[in-house]
Amino acid sequence: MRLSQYFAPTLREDPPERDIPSLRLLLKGGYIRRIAAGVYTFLPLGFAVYKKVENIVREEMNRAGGIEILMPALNPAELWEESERWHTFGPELFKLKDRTGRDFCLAPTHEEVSVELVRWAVKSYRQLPLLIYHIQTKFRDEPRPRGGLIRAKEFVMKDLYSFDRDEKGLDVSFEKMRLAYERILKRLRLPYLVLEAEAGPIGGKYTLEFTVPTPSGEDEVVLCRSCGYASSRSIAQRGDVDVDEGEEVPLGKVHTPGLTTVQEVTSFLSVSPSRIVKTLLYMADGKPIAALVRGDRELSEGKLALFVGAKALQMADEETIRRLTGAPMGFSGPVNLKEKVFIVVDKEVVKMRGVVTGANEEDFHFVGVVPGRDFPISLVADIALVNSGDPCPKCGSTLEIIRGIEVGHIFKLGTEYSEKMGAYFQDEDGSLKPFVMGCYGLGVSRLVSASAEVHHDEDGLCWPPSVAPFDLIIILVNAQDKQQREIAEGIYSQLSSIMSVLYDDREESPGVKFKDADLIGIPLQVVVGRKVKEGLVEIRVRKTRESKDVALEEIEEKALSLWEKIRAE
RNA sequence: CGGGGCGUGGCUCAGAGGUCCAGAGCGCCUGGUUCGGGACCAGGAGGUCGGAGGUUCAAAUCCUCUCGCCCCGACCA
Repeated sequence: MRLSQYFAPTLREDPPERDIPSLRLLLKGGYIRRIAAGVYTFLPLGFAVYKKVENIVREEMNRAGGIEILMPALNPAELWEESERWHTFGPELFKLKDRTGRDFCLAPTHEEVSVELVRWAVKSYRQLPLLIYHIQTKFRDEPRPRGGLIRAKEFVMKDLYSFDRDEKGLDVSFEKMRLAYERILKRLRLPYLVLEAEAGPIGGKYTLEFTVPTPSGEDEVVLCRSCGYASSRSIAQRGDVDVDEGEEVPLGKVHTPGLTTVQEVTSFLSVSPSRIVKTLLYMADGKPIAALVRGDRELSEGKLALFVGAKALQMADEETIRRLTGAPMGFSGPVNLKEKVFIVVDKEVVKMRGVVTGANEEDFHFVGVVPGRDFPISLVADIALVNSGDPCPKCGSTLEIIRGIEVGHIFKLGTEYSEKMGAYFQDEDGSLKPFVMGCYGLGVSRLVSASAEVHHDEDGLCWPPSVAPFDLIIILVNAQDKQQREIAEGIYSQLSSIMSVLYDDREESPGVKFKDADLIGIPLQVVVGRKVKEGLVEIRVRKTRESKDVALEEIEEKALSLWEKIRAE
C-alpha cells in the first residue's frame, strides 16, 4: 500500500487525553477516531490491527471446536423477559422500541439468543456438546466510558456459548476455552494473569478472568509474587493476620455527639482506627444483614455476597438503617439491633476484644464490645477487602495490588439459563435435562487497546508482528530524488510479494516520515535514502532500534530473516 | 449518579466587557527553495467563540439554563 493513497490521518500534536498511553497513541497514530463518548471509528490502520486480532481469536475458537455463527445485536424484549434480565440487567441495557411500540434491546451479551437457538435446534444428547460463538458488536450503556476502546459503549466481543449434557462435559468445554484463551494471549504477545473473579450480572458458579497487567488498567488485581496467587481484588482472600486482640473489659457507652465517621470517633476517643469496628448494613435479597469489618479496612461487597449467597446485595438506605438500628446513619452497631439481622463478622474482627462500635443510638458509641459476648455472630468470614501488604492466603507472604485490563472472562453457568428459558434435551435414558452451559467472553476491540498499552514506547506504538497493521514500512527519504524513488519503487514491488508493505512515497520532509513511521509502529522499517548512491539501504527494527545497512540485492533475504527473528520473539 | 475541569478555524491553545475583540502555532491551498529525525520564504482560504435565554449603549468575555467532552469516585464481562 502506498501511503500517499492510503488514509492514515496522523496527528502532530498530542490529543488532550494523555492519561492512557494506548488511547493517546491510537488517536495520534490515526488508528481510531472518537465520535461520541465511548464510541469509536476504526480507521484503516486500526481496522487492520483489529482484523488481525479478530482472526487470531477466530482461529483459536475454531481450533477448540467452536462453530461460528452471527447473532443479531437487536434483540426482542420477550427473550430477555424469559431470562428475567430485561429487568435485572440494569440501566446498562440499551432499550428501544420499534415503530409499532414493540420493545427491543441492543444486546450486551448473547446468552438469551444462543439458548433460544439451541433449544430449537438441539433435542438429543447425541448432538452435544455444542460450542457456538460469534464475533460481534455489543452495546452497553456504560455510566462512564473510559480509556477509548478499553471501556466503550459499543465494542466488539467474541462470545462463545457451550452446551453440554452434564457438569463433566461442562468442565471439558471450560478447560478447552481456558487453553484457547491462553493460546490467544500468547499469540498476541500479551502478558496475562488468570484470576478468580466474581460473576457479575452474567451469573454463574465459577469464573476465571483473563487480565493483562498494566498500570493504566482499571481493574485491581491482588497478586502474590512468591506463589503466584492472583485474584480480582473484589474477591481476593487474605491469610490470617496477627491482630491486637485487646482485653476483655465490660461494655460501656460513651457520648459521641455528631461523630459519625471512623476518623471522628477514633480521634475523639484517642484510639486507633484498627480498634473500632464498622457495622455496614445491607439488604441481601430483601433480608437485612450487618457486615462487621475493622475500622481501617474496607468491606468487600463481592466477598460478602459470596458468603451469604446473595444475588442482589444493596447497601441499606437511611430509612432502613433507622428501622434496624433506631438511630441515624453513623451510629450503627451490632449490639441491640431492633430487628433480627444476620450478622457477618470479618475473621479478623472475631478475634478482637473490647472494641468500639456504634451504639444504635444517636450520638452514642459502645466501648469494650466483645464479639459473641455482646452480640450474636451469625457467620464468620473473610469479608474485608485485601490491602497491599496483607498476607497471601496460600503461602503467607506479602500480597501486592497491581492494575490490569480485563480482556476475557469465562463462566461456568450451569443450568440457570436453560431452566429459565425452557431449554431441554433428551438424554440417553430418555429423560429431559436442561443444557449445562458455559459462556466465554473475550473483548476483541479491547484487546487492540490492551496491545497498544503493552507495546509502545515514548515515540509511538511497537506492534508485535502478529497484530501489526503491516509487516514492513518503506521510507522514501527524498521523494524528489530520482534514484531514491526508483529504488524504493523496486523494493516496494519486490517485498510486496512476500510480506505486507506500507510504502511511504509521500512528498514530505524526512523528519515527518521518520516520526510517522515510529508513531505508527510497523515492526520493520526500510529506509531508502542517500546511501543508495553506494547501493545500500537501511533496515531497522522498530522496537529495538537495531539498524543495518544492507546491499540492495540482499534486501529481500534480510527482510525475511529479520521478520522470522522478531516473529519468534 | 456525586465531585472537579474544559468547550474559540481541521488540530493544540491564547484572549476575561469596548479601541490591535476575533488571534497564534501547527495543518490546509498556491508559488518557490530544501531533502536522514515533525524544513524555509512569500501569498492565501478557513471561525455567527457549543447552544438558548438574559444583563448592558456594547458580550468569547458577566448571569441563568442547557448540551457535549475529559478526569476522580460510585457502578461495571
